Formats: sequence, structure tokens, C-alpha cells
Amino acid sequence: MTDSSGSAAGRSASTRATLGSVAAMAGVSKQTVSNVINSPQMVREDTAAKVLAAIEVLGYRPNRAGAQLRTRRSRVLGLRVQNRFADAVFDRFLHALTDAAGALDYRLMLYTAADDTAEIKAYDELIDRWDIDGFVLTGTHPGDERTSYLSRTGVPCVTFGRPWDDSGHHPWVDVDGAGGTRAATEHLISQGHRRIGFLGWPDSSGVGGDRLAGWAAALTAADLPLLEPSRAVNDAGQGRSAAAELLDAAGPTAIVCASDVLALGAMSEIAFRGKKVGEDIAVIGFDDTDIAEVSGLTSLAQPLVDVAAHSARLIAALLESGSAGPPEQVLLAPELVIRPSSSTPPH
Amino acid sequence: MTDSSGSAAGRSASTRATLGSVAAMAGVSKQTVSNVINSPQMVREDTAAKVLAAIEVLGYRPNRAGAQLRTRRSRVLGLRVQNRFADAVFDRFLHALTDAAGALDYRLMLYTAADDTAEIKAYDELIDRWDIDGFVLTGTHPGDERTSYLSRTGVPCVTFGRPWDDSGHHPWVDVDGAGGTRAATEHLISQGHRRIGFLGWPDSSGVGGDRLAGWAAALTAADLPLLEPSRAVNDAGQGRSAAAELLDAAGPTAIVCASDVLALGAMSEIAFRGKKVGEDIAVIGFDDTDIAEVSGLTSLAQPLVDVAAHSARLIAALLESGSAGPPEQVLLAPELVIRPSSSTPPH
DNA sequence: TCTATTCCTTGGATCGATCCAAACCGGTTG
DNA sequence: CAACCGGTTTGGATCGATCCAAGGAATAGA
Repeated sequence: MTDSSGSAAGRSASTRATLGSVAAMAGVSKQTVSNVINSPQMVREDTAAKVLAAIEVLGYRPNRAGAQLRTRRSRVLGLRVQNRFADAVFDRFLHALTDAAGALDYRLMLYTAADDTAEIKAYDELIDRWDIDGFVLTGTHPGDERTSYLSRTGVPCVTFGRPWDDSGHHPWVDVDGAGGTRAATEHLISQGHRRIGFLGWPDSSGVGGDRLAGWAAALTAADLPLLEPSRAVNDAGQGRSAAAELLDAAGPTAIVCASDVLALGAMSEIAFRGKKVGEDIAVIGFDDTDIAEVSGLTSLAQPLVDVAAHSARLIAALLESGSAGPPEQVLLAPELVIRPSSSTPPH
Repeated sequence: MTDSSGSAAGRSASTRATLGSVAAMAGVSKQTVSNVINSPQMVREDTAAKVLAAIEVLGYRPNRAGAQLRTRRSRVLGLRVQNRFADAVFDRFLHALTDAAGALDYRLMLYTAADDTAEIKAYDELIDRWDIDGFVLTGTHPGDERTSYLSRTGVPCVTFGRPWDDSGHHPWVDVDGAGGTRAATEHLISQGHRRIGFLGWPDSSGVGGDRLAGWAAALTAADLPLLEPSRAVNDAGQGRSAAAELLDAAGPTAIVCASDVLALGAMSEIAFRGKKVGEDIAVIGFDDTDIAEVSGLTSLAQPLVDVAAHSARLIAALLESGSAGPPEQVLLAPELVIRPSSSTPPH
């Protein structure tokens, strides 16, 4: 041990520092070294100093595998990635969550599953074989069986997305879609718009219904007409056709959309008709993706960094102190980012 | 499976099946059970049958933590996620890699790092503390110190992206950018274009230089003029200004771009000038992102599923059989997806 | 001085798997 | 009949950490 370099850089794999080697060097027992690291308050200061010096010299880093074997805790969280096409919101959430979990000394392990049934099947294996401590679930929807399965088996989880049927017995974090579309609609009303349409998804339960509800609430509160919403799956082409119907049927001067992708469809239809987005017909999207930024589209930005931070905090709390009291539930407001597509009053 | 009590669903945490409990039930030693799983050829058939029956009944799943402690192998790969803005190509790669690695019984663990230096600092910790077996690196560039650091410390890695300075002593997978832009340029030439410009990135080494080179090669081969390339960072706004310069300075009838984002900038500038993309001036992008799909932009699709499959295969080979012979290097061709932005001949 | 109490420290068992060397076994072979 | 053999099987040590119960030293009270 004359060689001071304990780091991976300067040594061969055989000379990794262990709890035992640190203990030997500091002249104490392994348990004391462990206490210095895990329960510093129960070791005398001078002893701790000796141990810390040894840790420093040897470049000791506690190894997870050993601890994990004893404690049955891996400090690893599972996150499913959809194998369908990339979803900008999910991907930004994933990045933020990696950061937020890392700050609490948790790591993310990825897995794929074709659908919820496959995901539920994967849980047992991930838990038994890989010792995953808990899960962060996304894309909750009415009839979601994943959370009930997990709570039945006693596996901690947090969801990004509220439970849409029962109140749920797990902590969750979500973005207030209704609040967002309501703010968007009120912004349009304050600009002078009176005929404001909604372009949403076919499924009016869950997220889609929430966003629709905010639009409807704002109009009702302002005593304005509720034009029949138009619906399309989340695709620019479909969105464009649906926008065409909406324009023909109801003649709105502004359209609130359930997503940026639908908004993009609406904008192309408007441009195709020789009208100008913003000047002739206002459009507002949801998610504040690249699409919004490059096309000057007003949109609702989800506070994904905060969502991730809360998610990490909630599951860490669940794992470390168990569930004391009712699960915490966090609802965050999206931010309306105003761009040219909605900043001109109607003529 | 008449009784599901072996699965996580039907049991309390205390009754997990272990190698020992399987051995006891089958009336053999732990080692024999281990052999049935890891070296089936060295156990007699009737013994194996007994053991397999016990495994089935108990729902036994070998636990990684124990194996990992002994073998120093975790079957976990590290992948860095950028905490800068989301990158559609990276995200699709991540999804595909999770799948591909999973098929080989490897899992992905994520980590973040602000820059390469921070990433190098993170390696030691990830290896010592979390027992990560190897890394999949993305975004290689000239002067990249990560791979040399890893090879110096003997940690296996594969890169998505070729090494841009030396030939590298590690396996890699990359997409042939030059081949792609060359094909794109040849497609434009076959449409009748003669003045074809290039809108690229400021940095002409690495990926950007590769894509530029393909364009130049096609023009040289066809004996057409090499218009001065225009350059901008990867942003639609910057791309638009650079496109304006290019249009003013060289009067091209077609523009090959280093990315879809730049192409989007070019398209807005063209539209702003009252010209039509495709009919008046052709544009081709790179990456085949959502942008391309929704705006009818011809683009080069990177075969990310194949890239991921090769990456997983190469690092698995490195981990399982060590490096026998020179590292394998895979170069895949992107696919030209033709859309309206380039399908009309120039007038 | 002696015991009680608190605070700190220690040795040994343990988690679940794999590695290793030795034992076993039915069947040749010298 | 003993030595030998390859193919199987076994017990015990081991990886690196934590849990547990007991040991020891210092302080306080009797």
C-alpha cells in the first residue's frame, strides 16, 4: 500500500480498497469504518479522523454489491422507456430525473415493455433478479393496473401523472393540464378573441380530458360559446384534417390544442388556406417542444425539472422512511410561453 | 405453476427462493444447482431435471447481487445522458439500446455529466461503487479523451461515433455521414440541379466535416461548382441567417444541410422570400426527425436500431470473451427518405 | 472503592451467489 | 485387485458490506 493512488486510474483491478483494508490501515474494526460512513454520530471524533484519513489515502469507495446483498437495497430505480416513437416530453423528463435521482444518490435503470401487461410481468424479474428498489411510472391512464399491482406486492413507486380512477395510494406528481389550457384560453380572451375552438385527442378521459376541461372552464366563466371540439390522434397530419373540420364548422378566431404536434397540424392548415397564424387565427399548443420554439407557437411548458425533482424526492422518502401518513401528491402549474402565434388581437 | 407463491406477487419478501432452497428441495448441493444454470453440460440429465423442477416450483430467479459480489460482473452498462437540451437522435438511440442490451441480458444505467472532464471523473465512481461493466459512449469528437482514459484503465467501452483522431483501440459503430450527404447530393443532381449549396456547422472536423465531405465529393465527381458552404450552430434561427447568406452569395437551386434543424431554418428563409421549398429551391436535411416528417423535408434517416444492436453486440462480446483480435468497427449507411422538399426538378 | 450508566468499539455471523479443491463413482486397465 | 480415469457432485471458503450482541473504557453516583 505504499502506492497512494487508490483510484481506478492508478491501480490494477486486484488492489481495490475495501472496508477491511481501510480498517486495517486505521487500526480499527470494519464496523467502526462502516459507522464513520453510515452513522457518524456514534463514533468519537478522533477515531473518525483516523478513519477518514485512511479512506482518503486508499481512495476507498464503498461497494454497492456488498451492501446490497446485506441490506436488500440497491439504490436503483426502474424506469420504463417506451419502444414506440420518441416523445419529447418523456425524454426531457428522463434527463431531468437522472439528475434529480443522482443528487439523492439513486441511479436509474431502464427497461422496455411493449404494453402495461408486459411491464407488470417484468416487475417480478426486475425486483428479484436486479434488486430494483422502486419504480417511477409515467403515462398513467384510467384503468391503469400497474400501480395497483405494485402496491399489492408492496413495491414502492411514484407516478408522473395522477391516478385517473381512484385516488390512489401512492405518491404522484403531475402537471395541471386543465390549469394550463385555462390560462391559455384566458390569455386569448384577454386578447379579444371570442370564438375559441379546441383541438384535442379522441380519448376524453385522462390527460386529454383534463386539458379540454380547462378550455371549457375558461369559456364558461367568460360566458363565451363552447364550440364543438375537434379530435385527432397525436399526429400532425391527422391534426391538420381535424383543424380543417373545426375551421369549417365553427369559424373560430383562435384554437387551443392539446399538444404542439396537433398545433403544428393546425398551423399548416391555416397556412394552406392562405391565412396567417397569429394575425388571422391564433394557435396555442401544449408541451413547449422544439416545434413551438421554431415556429413561434405559444405553448404551455411543463416544469419537467420540478416534476423530476419531486418524483425523486417522493420515492426516496418512501424508500428511506417508509410511508408515514398519506402519500404526498404534487400538482404543478405549466407556464404559458407567449410567442407570435397568439400575440395579435383578432380583426 | 399451480402455485404462484414463488413469484413476487404471491409471497412476502422473506420467502424468496435462493440457490440453497432450490438445492434443498432437489436434494443436491448448491453447486449443482449453480451448474444447472451456468454450465448445464456438466450435470447429468436426470439430476438437471430434478433441479429444474425445483426451480420451477419455487419460482427461483438467480439474484444478481450475490453473483456480482463474487464475479465482479454486474451486467450493467453505463450511458451518459446530456443535461443540455434533448436531442432526438440520442433519445431514439437510447430507446433502441435499452431494447438491444436487454435482449442480451444487459441493463442500462444512466448518469449525467456536464462535460467530458466531469464524465471522466464519474467513471471511477461508477466502476468502483456501482460495478458497471462497461460504457456506451456517444458524441465522439476530435480530441476526445474519454476513450483513451477508459482504455488506459482497462474498462471496456463501445462508441456510437468513430474516433476522429487516431484509429482507436476500441470497437465502434457509426453512421456514414459522408455517404449520406453524397447520396443526397447525387439525388439532387439526378433531379437536374447544378448549383447545390451546403449549410453546415461551424466545426468542420468530426461529424460536420464528414457530412460536408460527402456533398463536396458528389459535386467534384459530377464536375459541378463547389459553392462556398455556409455555417451556423445547430439552431433554426442561426440556420435561417446562414441560409440567407448562402442564397444571396451563391444563388443555389438546392441546399444540403447538416441537420434537420438547420434545414428548418433554411426552409423558413425560403418561405420568407416568397419562394416555395421544393418547387423553387430544394432542401435536404439530416436525421429524419419529426421536423422532417411534418414539413415534407427530404432527410437522411440514421439506422439507430441497427446502431444500437451492433453497439450492444460489440460490448457484450468484449465483456464475455475479452478482446480477441482487433476491435470490430461498423459503419452503417443512412437511408435517404425522399419527400416533397426535393422531388421537383428546378426550373 | 465499587457498581451503574453511557458511549464507543469489536468479533463473528450473514446476505446469495461463485470458485476451488477434494471426494465420489461406475467402468476400465495393468 | 489396486491403480486409474473422466464425468459428476460436494463442502467450504470467499466476495464486501451490514446486523447483532457482547466487550471495554470512561464518567457519574453511592
